[in-house]
Amino acid sequence: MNQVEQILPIGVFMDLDRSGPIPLYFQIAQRIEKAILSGDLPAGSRLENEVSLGERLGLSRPTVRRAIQDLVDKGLLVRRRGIGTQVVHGQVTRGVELTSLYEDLSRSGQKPSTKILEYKKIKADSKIAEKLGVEPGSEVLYMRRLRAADNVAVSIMENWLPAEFSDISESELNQHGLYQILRSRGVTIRVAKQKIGARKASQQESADLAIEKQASLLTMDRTAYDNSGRAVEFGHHCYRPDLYSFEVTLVEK
Amino acid sequence: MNQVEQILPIGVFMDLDRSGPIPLYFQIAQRIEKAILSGDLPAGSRLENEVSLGERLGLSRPTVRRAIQDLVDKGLLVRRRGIGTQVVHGQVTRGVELTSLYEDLSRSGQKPSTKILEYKKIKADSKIAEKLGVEPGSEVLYMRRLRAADNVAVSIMENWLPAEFSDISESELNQHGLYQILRSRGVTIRVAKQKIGARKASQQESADLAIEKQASLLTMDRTAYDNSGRAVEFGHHCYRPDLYSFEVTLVEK
DNA sequence: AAGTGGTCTAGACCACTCG
DNA sequence: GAGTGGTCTAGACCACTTC
Repeated sequence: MNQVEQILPIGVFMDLDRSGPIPLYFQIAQRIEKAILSGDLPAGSRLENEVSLGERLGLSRPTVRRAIQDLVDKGLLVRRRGIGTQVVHGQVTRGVELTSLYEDLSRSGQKPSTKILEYKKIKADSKIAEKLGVEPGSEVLYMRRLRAADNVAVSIMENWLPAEFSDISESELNQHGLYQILRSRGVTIRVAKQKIGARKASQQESADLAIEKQASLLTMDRTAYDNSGRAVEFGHHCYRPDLYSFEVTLVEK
Repeated sequence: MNQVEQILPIGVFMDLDRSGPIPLYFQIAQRIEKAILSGDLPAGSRLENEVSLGERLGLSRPTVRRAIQDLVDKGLLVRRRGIGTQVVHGQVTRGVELTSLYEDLSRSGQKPSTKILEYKKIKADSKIAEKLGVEPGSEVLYMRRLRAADNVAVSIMENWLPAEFSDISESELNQHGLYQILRSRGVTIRVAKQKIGARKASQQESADLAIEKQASLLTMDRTAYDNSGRAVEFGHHCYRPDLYSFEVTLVEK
């Protein structure tokens, strides 16, 4: 089998919308990604070079290049100078994105539900104040929630939010994920820093999650920032490791 | 305090090397990153706009823009159309990069050592064959190693490599990290897909790591691909969660 | 209206890999 | 030498935010 056979995608690029709000490079990237996922561009196959692809589509090279680069950054393509661009081997997996557990579960076809265990306004201790970038002792919203998928408890989530969000109500939290609520208020999470670890469950946690005592837990600490760079949320979450794990794709830059 | 005071970096950009092999956008990004880390550009401060920065430096806008974009992708800066570019709040943490545990430990000032527990050539079962993209039943190199930092066991690492690497010797593995060895052979890891989870330690693992029975372990499965998109390595690693954790920075694109 | 980042063009030269 | 991606230029127009 020719492992580097040259594949020339055809009129996969029909009907590009040059006037709409969707950037051209994004449309190109979408089509190529689709071709990879559908198997039209099999693993290891070579992609047409940037220049000729641009000419065929009537686009400038930087535009085509950006589309390809985005797919490289996603881990779908690999480029080598002097050689060309190839589809990476191995099945394509969606990596961790900036979504909450609630959305992860919804997307995978499970029915998420939330039970609020605690909900109160507290004074930030020094650790929380530092994470949120507020003054120690200032008021923050604290919540502790139990997240279930199809009525099986998956995660215990503790979250702290700056005072400006203290009007988020318990009833809202019962119906929607935290990130959904924030987004509906016009807050866009742009950057999140996560630390993933493991430890044994405490007695309380074992009871909440209905698992055996001393069970292993997958833990995540996360600080999320909005598009002005301000901390919006700090969370400490514990997951049942048999029901949840993190997938990450790393790309050398 | 003016949270969005406009900061104009000065001659931080002296002595740009326009003829050397280091790209200009990279040099610019380096200087700005340094200014952030050193506190010259404090959290929340605004960066000079792209156009005027380019003019002052005698660089085109796309070049300056790329430098800034790289820092946005790293989670150091945040941009808003019509507003400007700001330094993200919160202390800057280095995220997970494409390095091995060996390098992680070295960099943090610890002295890594490796003990080879098993080392043999085996026939790939269907799972390993799929991960490595080879035929089931074909020969692969298998190793099981214990990694210690300052003589304390941190991790048990199982790795499988395609036959072309079966000449990697035990003595090499005793002296260097796996990624170091691969790099010295001209293999560049370009993409890696990781799955991070947790579980209880087996009796054997408890003994190897010298931890209590039933302790929690942080686990990672990883498939790494080189710059031609071929799978180079599959690994299943277990870490002592009190000694190691993963840090990830996510950026909305 | 002024200022910002987001997109796009149409070229140029270079470094690297291969036959 | 031919083909590839990597870098860089010098503009252009647009969308969005703030005043």
